[in-house]
Amino acid sequence: MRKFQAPSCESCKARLDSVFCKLTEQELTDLSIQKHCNFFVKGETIFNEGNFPSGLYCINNGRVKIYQNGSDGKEQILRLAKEGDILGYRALISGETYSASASVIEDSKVCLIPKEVFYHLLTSNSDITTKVMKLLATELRDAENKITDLAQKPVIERLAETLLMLKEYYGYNKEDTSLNITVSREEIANIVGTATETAIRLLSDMKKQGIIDLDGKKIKILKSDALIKLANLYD
Amino acid sequence: MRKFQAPSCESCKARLDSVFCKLTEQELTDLSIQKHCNFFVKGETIFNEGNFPSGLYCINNGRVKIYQNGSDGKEQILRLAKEGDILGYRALISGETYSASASVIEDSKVCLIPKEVFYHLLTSNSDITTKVMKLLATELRDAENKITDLAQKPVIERLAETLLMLKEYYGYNKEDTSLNITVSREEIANIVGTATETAIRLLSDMKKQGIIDLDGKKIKILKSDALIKLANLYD
DNA sequence: TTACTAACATGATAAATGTCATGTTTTTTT
DNA sequence: AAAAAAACATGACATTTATCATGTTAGTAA
Repeated sequence: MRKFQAPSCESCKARLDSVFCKLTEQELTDLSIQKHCNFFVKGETIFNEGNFPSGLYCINNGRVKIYQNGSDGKEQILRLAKEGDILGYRALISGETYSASASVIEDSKVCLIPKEVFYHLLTSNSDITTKVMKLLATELRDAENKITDLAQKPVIERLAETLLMLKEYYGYNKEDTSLNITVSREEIANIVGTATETAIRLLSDMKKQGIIDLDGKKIKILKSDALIKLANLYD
Repeated sequence: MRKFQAPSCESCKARLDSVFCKLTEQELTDLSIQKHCNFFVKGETIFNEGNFPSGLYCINNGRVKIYQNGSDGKEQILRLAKEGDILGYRALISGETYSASASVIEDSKVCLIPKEVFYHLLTSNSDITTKVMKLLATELRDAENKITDLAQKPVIERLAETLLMLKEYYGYNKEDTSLNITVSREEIANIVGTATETAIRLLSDMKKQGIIDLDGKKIKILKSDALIKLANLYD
């Protein structure tokens, strides 16, 4: 176990826009006592597909990828997460094993709320129940949209959409318009659902066209409007 | 409006394995009074992507496809439904418009439960809440598995998987092993996520190999084991 | 029945994308 | 710093899949 400052739920900044934003004082102190916090170095795994969940993960800070390993071992990234997001609740609710794995793409502090505590909150606090249901509903919508995209859109459109998503979700540097997240080309390919080489090639093309700039892992969005056009959104 | 026998919830056979299987007598009679039932002829639409939901649809009998229209107008079938299934609850829960459309692929009786009635049930009956949450969780898992399939598996594997799913979900005739559902080749393609011609071609191939038999719309599964192998499941 | 339309089928071809090979650059480890 | 490993890049090519064209069959309406 690494040394680090374990955060308390009471002072957790991430909590304010999480499903736990409306807990009572009592619920909050209970939660703070019962949760455990762990530090994960970039690349480490939080949980693995196929295992039974021991609790609910809650990201205090950092960034996480949620992915499946396809039948040929290739990783498919299903979605990304950041501070305030909860992980593993789908498996807890359906009473199944995890249907996906989660790894940290940046050093992160992630708390584990024992499953009994989560189940108890679900029955005792209707606001949590509502928020979790809405979360499931939103993720289902997103997943279904992604299905249609994957089935119908060419790689370049999905890549453009992915870049816009990264900009939107993790933010960007206002000065040089570079994305506020570093992901490898392989990871970009695994979000888009294509071969790494294809992703690299299309990114290079975009750079040649002046739509983006690439400097190592740093990706600058030069022309958002061109990306939106490429992504073929809104039609 | 067509003439037909409007079913009552009390006598609804589909209810027994639906989310409404554990209602109290009172809840059941209330529901029966407040719901409306409509008859849909094959091809008719129950609701459309982008519209605000007026209530929860509940299939008394028949079969339904849930799909999105991609940016080029091509239909992507997200999932199928049958008697006892509920539709449109995702939009009701997230408070958004429908993210998909639903049309009937066989003459069907579908009831509409006004949204207030559904919302009231959700707050008053915790069993319903739990069941709806589990439903969302299961559909999310299925959708995410489909994402990985679409991103990584070739068309033939997805087609084999689709045939097995149709057999499993809608059943088959024990005598001649023909699927208990008729879907057009185009619809199969729209489930698989491929061009209609590609689906037709691969089905013809499977027929030549003696894995299935095709007689117009009738599809017979001759070798399930060969399909399972083709689908590349379990590895 | 005939005419018409939609669905099915198949060939020819093009386009998109994946795979393999190889070299370079960057990052990490020793 | 040197060595090793991982990530990035790009060409050549193979494969998969879509598209277009055209014909047949089956189902539906006149």
